[in-house]
Amino acid sequence: MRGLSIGQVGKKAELAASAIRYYERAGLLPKPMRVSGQRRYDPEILGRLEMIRIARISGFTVAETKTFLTGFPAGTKPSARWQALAARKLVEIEAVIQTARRMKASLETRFRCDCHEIADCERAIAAKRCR
Amino acid sequence: MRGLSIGQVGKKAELAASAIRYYERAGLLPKPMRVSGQRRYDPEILGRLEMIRIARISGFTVAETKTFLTGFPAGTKPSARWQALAARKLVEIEAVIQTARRMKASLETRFRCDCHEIADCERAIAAKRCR
DNA sequence: CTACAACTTGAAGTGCGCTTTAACACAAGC
DNA sequence: GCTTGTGTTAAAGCGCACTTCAAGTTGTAG
Repeated sequence: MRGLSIGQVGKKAELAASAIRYYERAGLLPKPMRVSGQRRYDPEILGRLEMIRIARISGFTVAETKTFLTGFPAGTKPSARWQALAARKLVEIEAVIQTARRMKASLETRFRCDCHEIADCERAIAAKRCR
Repeated sequence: MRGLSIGQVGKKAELAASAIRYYERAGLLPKPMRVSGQRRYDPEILGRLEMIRIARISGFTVAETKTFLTGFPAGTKPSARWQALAARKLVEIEAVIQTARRMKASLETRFRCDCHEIADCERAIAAKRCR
């Protein structure tokens, strides 16, 4: 068989065929050739899928990943694309970390009161005596 | 007017009326009394809503918050409820932090290559020369 | 030839935490 | 009495990243 079927690509890339079709629809993948209606991929597709995987585990959405792959003027180096998008994403990720840290601190310190019932806490909180 | 309307509670608690109704449907709030069909709240509801807010900003889902409020045997102290749920939630939050840190590291280190085009990276990645 | 696996499509489903909409009832102010 | 604001409900919508479904086609092994 000339070229890889979607199932074969899925196995090699550890992706569901449905996810590959989804990426194609989302504009992350070039339209592959077809043999009697079925997609046939050049092995190079695996490099593209790996780039997508890297973008995704780096926190980029599918839309942002599309921007990385196809949203810059031709000739813009991958490193420059990445840098541009990563700078903004870093801010978001830092915020996520901050939020998670606040959650952690809250989980560790709240409701160390001696209230016997939820209703007691409700009253105490209103009076700012619980936390 | 005897008791607070949903709008008045919303303002004090900085919550949309729709969110209060949603919490009620989700079982986080007791059914309030009604005056000609409309909800009338005892001011104590504000304590309950504050507890909910604390649970939510601590990372608990609405369902978990319901468990905290109503899912333990009567007589289980709030502190014990919190401790039980927080222990599990902490594991999740730590995982979130780890994931975010990995994203951050990835954002800062990937695609520092000299490839001129995405297609170059695709090939280089397949050969494990980009990262 | 037959069976079965793997492929195709568009549409709908999933989970979460609300918000929005539609269509209606009621209350307060003038 | 009328307008305006606030309340009521059930049901649907949103954003995200896929997955699942239904109904049909094609490829391959025996």
